[in-house]
Amino acid sequence: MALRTFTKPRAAKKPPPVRGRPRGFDRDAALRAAMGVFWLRGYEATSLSDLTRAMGINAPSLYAAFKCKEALFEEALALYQQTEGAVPRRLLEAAPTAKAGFAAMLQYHAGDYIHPQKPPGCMAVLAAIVGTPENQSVRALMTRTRREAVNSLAARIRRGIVEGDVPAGTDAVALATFYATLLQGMSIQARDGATKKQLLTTVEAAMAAWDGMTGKT
Amino acid sequence: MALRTFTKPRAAKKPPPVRGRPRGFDRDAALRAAMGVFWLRGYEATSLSDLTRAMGINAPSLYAAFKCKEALFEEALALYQQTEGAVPRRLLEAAPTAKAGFAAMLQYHAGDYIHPQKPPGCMAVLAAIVGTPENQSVRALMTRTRREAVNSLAARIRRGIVEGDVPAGTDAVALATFYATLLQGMSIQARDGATKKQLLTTVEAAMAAWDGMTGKT
DNA sequence: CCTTATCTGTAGTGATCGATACATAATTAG
DNA sequence: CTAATTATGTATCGATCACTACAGATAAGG
Repeated sequence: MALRTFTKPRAAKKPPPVRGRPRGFDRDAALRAAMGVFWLRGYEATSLSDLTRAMGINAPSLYAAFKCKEALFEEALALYQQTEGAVPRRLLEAAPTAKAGFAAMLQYHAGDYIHPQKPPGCMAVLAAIVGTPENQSVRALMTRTRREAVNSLAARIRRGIVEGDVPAGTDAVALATFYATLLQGMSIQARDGATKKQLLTTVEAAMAAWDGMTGKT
Repeated sequence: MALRTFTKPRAAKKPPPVRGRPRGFDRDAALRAAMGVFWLRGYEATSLSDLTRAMGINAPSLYAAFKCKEALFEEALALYQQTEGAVPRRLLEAAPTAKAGFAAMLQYHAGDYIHPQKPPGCMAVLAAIVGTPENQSVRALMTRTRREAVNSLAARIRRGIVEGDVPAGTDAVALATFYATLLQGMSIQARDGATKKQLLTTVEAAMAAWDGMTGKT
């Protein structure tokens, strides 16, 4: 995954309020640190102690700057989409054909999901799949995010139909769902210790299904 | 998933120890209840209160019968494999060809993952993907379980090679990993509210890759 | 200066976590 | 019967959970 629909270039950094004691830490850096912990451990397993330790601040500063744990997670997920999703999004869009775009995007994820400097797999897939009823809203946010990712993939296929590199009559949503499903499985494979070679082989198998699924009703 | 390698027919029910006060509840029924909660909420998000409530017993009875939360989960996962895995295992093995076996098994999961009377998706995939360092052993157990599932799938492909319905030179592990990855993604799709029709379409797409991947090095 | 406003560190809040101490109940062995 | 053994219900255990009350610190406005 890690493919989102963000178009707004994130409104220019507004000047901090003039009154009162200035914040003593870098909010963006703290958010990046929080993102890393949520990505690694997931939402529920990440405690406030984990967050404050990683962000280098105390609990009251966290709550003053980010409202609560769930709001912090929402911001962290948005940051994840903007940063980690940028490259695969560009690969998908910039390729001359939809098929080439999917292949490039999938191959990138195969390497990125096991990047030695990052938690394995996709945060938007792994951070909150199951959990307590109290945190159902977080899982709903994740589901919405994944649905938007499928929509982005489907839009690229429809573009391919318009541009003529994908046969008319192709079920764009079905094909997009297939590849999204595979990417979600690859995130679990990454957590299970899969190698880049193994993930690339799985991508190759998935791309072998492209021609068989295009042109169908 | 839900495909395991269990061969031992589970040693015959040994008579309970003769000494002491007899257990006041059905251990198997309690284990089934625990399995349901773990399946729905995952390991970490299931509290002892959730378990004792679902099992109809108090905490000391749970600990006397199952040792601790993690040991209970291990038993629940084993029960899951034996019960929920039985049908897809039979479908995979009984089919005349490996390809037909995979298709039947995948189609069964497409329906079973969204069975209205069960938690969506596969317990062995969803119950413990991320979490705290303290529970790393539980995630390791899940990883081992998923690896065994891949091995079962690969064994069926190798049998197909021996029996002549799969081209020699097929990379059985690579092909098995591809379909296991897809099944893992389907579990997440099931949690996201996918319909049986959508899952079957994804299965159809995956089966379109079979001929393209068989016979390759 | 004084007032107002915001941030920060200390030190908690009540709730819940997994797991148990302990007394009592219920059974068999002798 | 008594002794031994195991199970059960009550009532916790210390640790941690997400979160906050409060006072002092640090800024701008006047």
